[in-house]
Amino acid sequence: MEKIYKYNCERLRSYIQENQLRSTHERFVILRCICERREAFSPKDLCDWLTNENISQATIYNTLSLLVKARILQGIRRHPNSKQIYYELLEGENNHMQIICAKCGKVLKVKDAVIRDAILAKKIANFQAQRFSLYIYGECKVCRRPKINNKKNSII
Amino acid sequence: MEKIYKYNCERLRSYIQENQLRSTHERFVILRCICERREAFSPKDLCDWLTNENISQATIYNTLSLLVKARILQGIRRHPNSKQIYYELLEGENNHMQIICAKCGKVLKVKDAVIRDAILAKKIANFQAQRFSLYIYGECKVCRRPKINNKKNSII
DNA sequence: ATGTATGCAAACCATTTGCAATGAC
DNA sequence: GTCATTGCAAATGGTTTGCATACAT
Repeated sequence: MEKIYKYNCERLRSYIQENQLRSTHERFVILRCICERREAFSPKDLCDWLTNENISQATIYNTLSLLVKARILQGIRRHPNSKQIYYELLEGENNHMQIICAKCGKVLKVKDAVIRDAILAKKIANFQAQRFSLYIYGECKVCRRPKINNKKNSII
Repeated sequence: MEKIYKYNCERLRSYIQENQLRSTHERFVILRCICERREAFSPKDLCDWLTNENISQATIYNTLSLLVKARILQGIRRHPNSKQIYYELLEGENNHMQIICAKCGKVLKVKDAVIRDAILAKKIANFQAQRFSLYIYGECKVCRRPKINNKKNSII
């Protein structure tokens, strides 16, 4: 979606200006690519997507952490034990809620106001909750049916 | 606590028996060490604790994943972006709820029946929730007070 | 006796770093 | 012109692997 790029482009521009950084070609090419795909991705995915653009992986990693600092991206893991980190666009609020099939690893982002409010309302030991990441594990529709020959069992 | 070791020792023994594995000295030394410390630890921490025992790190890593499979330990990360994984004893239910100070990185395990029930009650797209990990970020008591000279700002 | 588990060191692989060259300001 | 940013390649560091040896069964 063109809209998403424009929106985040503007945010990146502001962030760069506010922090006296530089508007490089690479940064905007990377941001555009992420917004066009609009799906969670690993740094390696991004490298693959950008092979034609001749952007070094050092720059890709640098830009990713820049985009996280600018609150445009958020780093997630599909499974806490996985060594692979993924990034996704932050849209709207910064809370992060996803359900993960413990069998096939499929990930689904979800929203739930009841859960969100229950969490953010919590005040423990003078701790002020600001945002959260919630990973719910279970079994998805497909994996619950034993009919189909579903051999995949890698959680990660 | 001696009790905790005994309890988990028994669980490990059962797991080993059920899966036709072997009761090695190393596995029980490692488990005992973990139960005695009874705190979240990285594999590196464990290696340090066990230096006198002459257990190779390959064995330590193997045993850790064995203990996770046996549902005695659980892997967690203090921050999704951190590359360092930590393990902690699973006590009681398998849900995992912790609050993390975004400033100093302090971690506090918490329990909250309201939140737990809200999450486990959720049924989305035929997905059956089984367990969850919840990371709540915010600011702890100490960090909220700007009086003390608190320079620590590494999130991870 | 069998084959799982261990110890050692090397391999792996995602990520980071050092440094010279580039280019945004 | 200055200095942040890039590209390249090497380094890092947590984790895994291959293989010979040890040992639980």
